[in-house]
Amino acid sequence: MNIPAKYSPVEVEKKWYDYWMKHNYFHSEPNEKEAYTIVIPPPNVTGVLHMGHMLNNTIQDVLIRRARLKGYNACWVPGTDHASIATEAKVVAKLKNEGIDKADLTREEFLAHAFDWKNEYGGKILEQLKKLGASCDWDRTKFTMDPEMSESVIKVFVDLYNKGFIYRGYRMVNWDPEAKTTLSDEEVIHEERQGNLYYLEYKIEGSNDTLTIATTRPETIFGDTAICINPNDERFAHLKGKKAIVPLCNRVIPIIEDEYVDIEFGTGCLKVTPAHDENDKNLGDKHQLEVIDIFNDDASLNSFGLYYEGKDRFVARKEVVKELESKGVLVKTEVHTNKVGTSERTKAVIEPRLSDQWFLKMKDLAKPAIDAVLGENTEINLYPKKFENTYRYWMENVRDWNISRQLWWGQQIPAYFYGEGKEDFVVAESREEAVKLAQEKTNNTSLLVSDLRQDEDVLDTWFSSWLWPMSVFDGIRNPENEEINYYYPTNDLVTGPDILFFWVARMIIAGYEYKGEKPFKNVYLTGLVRDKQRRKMSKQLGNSPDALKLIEDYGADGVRVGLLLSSAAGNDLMFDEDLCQQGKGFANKIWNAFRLITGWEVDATIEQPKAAEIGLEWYESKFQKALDEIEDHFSKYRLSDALMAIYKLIMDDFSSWLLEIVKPAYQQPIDAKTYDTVISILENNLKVLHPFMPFLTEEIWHYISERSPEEALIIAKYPKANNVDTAIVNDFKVASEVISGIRAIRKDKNIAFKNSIELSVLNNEKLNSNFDAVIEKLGNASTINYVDAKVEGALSFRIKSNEYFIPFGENIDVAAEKGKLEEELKYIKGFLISVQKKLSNERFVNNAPEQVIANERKKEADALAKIETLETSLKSLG
RNA sequence: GGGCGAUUAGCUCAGUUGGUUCAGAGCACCUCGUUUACACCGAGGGGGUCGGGGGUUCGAAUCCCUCAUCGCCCACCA
Repeated sequence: MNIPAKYSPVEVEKKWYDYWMKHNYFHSEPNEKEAYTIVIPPPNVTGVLHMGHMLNNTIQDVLIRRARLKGYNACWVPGTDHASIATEAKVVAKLKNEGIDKADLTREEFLAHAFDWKNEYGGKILEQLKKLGASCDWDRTKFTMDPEMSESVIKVFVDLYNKGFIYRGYRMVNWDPEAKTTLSDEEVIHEERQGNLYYLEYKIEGSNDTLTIATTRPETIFGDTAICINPNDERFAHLKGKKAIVPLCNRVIPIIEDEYVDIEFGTGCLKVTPAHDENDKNLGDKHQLEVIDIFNDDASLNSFGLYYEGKDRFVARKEVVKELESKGVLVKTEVHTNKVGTSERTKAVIEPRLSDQWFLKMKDLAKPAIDAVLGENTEINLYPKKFENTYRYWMENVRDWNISRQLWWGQQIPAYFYGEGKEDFVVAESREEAVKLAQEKTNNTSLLVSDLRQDEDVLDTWFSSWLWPMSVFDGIRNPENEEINYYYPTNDLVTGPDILFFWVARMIIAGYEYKGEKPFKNVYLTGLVRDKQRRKMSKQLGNSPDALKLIEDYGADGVRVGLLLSSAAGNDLMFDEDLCQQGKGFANKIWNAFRLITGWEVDATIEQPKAAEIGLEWYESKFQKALDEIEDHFSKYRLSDALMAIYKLIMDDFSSWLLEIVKPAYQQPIDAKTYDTVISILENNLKVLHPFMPFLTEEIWHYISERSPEEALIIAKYPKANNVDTAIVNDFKVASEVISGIRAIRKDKNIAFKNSIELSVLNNEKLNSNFDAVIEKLGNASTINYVDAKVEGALSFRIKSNEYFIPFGENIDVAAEKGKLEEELKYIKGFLISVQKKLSNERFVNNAPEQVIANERKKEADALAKIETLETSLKSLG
């Protein structure tokens, strides 16, 4: 067999991904095995792979591959999200580039363009995931606007409406003037911005009095319909019952009284603009004020803005301020920072706006979802746990969800109007159904389908993705079908904490409402990927590496390892390409270890050397110990710790120790028993490593021997857990320290490895000699003598109370040797003092548990013994 | 404004109920080394009064208080 000297990921990775696809290993069908399911957080259909996706999907792939090896029927469902606002914005921009204005298109024409776009560019990201090694069941790929997925969404809307959870309301909502749609509260990001507080002087009708009010939004004076003062405020007592005149538009408005006004803030008096502020709206309702909306849907002023009509709100603000100033209305301006709501998608400043929208009542629906995560019998675990607090706060204060969006890309709301009245509509899954309902409702059998006008709006994207874990298995339309019953609830959900409310919480709500059960057992919340300077990765900064380029440079395995090595759950990941380099180096290391082994010539007639025999025995235990640790880390979703445990197992225990122990002398053959055992050990290593480095491991797996498709590593059996022989692990630890001691002396005294040494042991600890053969081999010791007394004129080192001697009389620098011993003696004496101090403290002896005291006494005894050996050694040096 | 979390070696982070895995890991760093698997290497080594201050305790990285800095979430004060 010809094995390349260097591991080259590019061809290897393509080869094995194709192989896995060809043999359908990723595909899952319900069977008698236990299911292990993950649904992907569907990326935007027009998205491209970025570092966040890489991290996220690597974690999912590790989990799913591990489950597959452990014998579960592993199913990872991929798909994409239609992402209505983001995608519609992209399509609108693209059309604009081609000289087409969305406003000139019919809904059908626009959707045709959008689907063209989706078919051309959509799902690119899924192809990129394949490069990463993602073992998704591609046959199950879903898109949130697939006909059956949309059908599920509509069905749920109708159902929730019929149950009374969905209502239509004229409310103050968040208006995104750029996307020209409303947003849910969760889609609004509050940002601190520096602005001004403008003090404006209003005249009082029929008097020379004036009134100064403070506002951050002077352009909204056109919408003022009252001035509000606090009834307890003496300063304004004389104004009660009077009217004020709005500057510029000269509208006469009442002065109302309400304790809502904070006497301390600003001037203690407030202008009321019910159309453009939630609080003002409440005041307006309370005092029956007129509502004047002064904006168009792009947040330019309408005719109420007089000669500012058509100007953008921010432009108008500047100009209004200028005019007010010139007219002496502006008394003063103060710098003022306040929180401004911005659109999560478009970054536009949100305009509070009154309009008819659809809402979902959340309070009752949320109840089971609160208990599931925080109740006594926790059904869903969040990792890390700290997010439970955040979850609790949001859920307990959840507000009604605005689910309608003024867009075309998405599921159109199945509400059908038959008249002009606000209540003249019915909600139904189809037009035909709607007609029937409308006829019943109106008692008018002559009503026709053509008389119905469907609501123009679509549903919030999250109103479709909250069904994802069910709808991908058709669990909404056919709630008792075989697939949903088999795969649901899913096992793990891997996503970012930024969509904890948008998505995770709502999936839990939907799960309990429609399946009566949790949608997943564990939620792994990853951190954000940042750069070395802790900055978020973003397109604008240009600090985000090209994901595909990284895979090309370091191999998918290298990148996966790099990403996982330093990413504890929930912690942000400070990404550095050096990490990928480490991953690539690790791959190379394994490759070379394999090359070493495979290069050995096997001779069935030789006997197994002692060193190899005990070495292999030790490794088996060490491997088991590592297996336990890895299991424990996985159970706590500490993937980077699990990977690190494997890294150290292979790097240190396997490569540095075991292979050096069993390695035959140069150009000598190896015995068959050792060889076979090493191969089986290597295979177990590969199995444990496979979830993290699928390509490299599969490659080596097939180099080791010819394997049929049924024997591929991806579907192999995970190593069984056995008992750990702690004694042998501890014995080896001492042996390795002895070897290190020898190496240290060799280095210090410039004794080349090829020159063998003689080792003498003063075995005060009564250690067994099981590992002597190993010490001889790795220390290149010709013999190991057990002696009863100190060896004169020798270099020495100590492990516990054992003393080891390397006689090299003529080469010894006595003075230096003495210095070293004295140093060691000084340290151990200091240590002894601290221990004895503790033991002479009565309160310690009386209060500490026996075990602790016994330990301290042992420490004391060990130290005394060691001091004695050191002192005699010093004497012997003269 | 309210809440949550963090602060341990140059960097990224472990450290379960206070006491033998208690001061750790990986990387980086330093020294030496081409002993034929691997320089994408090997062997050896240095490095932290656990953010500051106070308290509880025989004993504190770990529990309590306080201050400082950073991060995140939530919130309608013009």
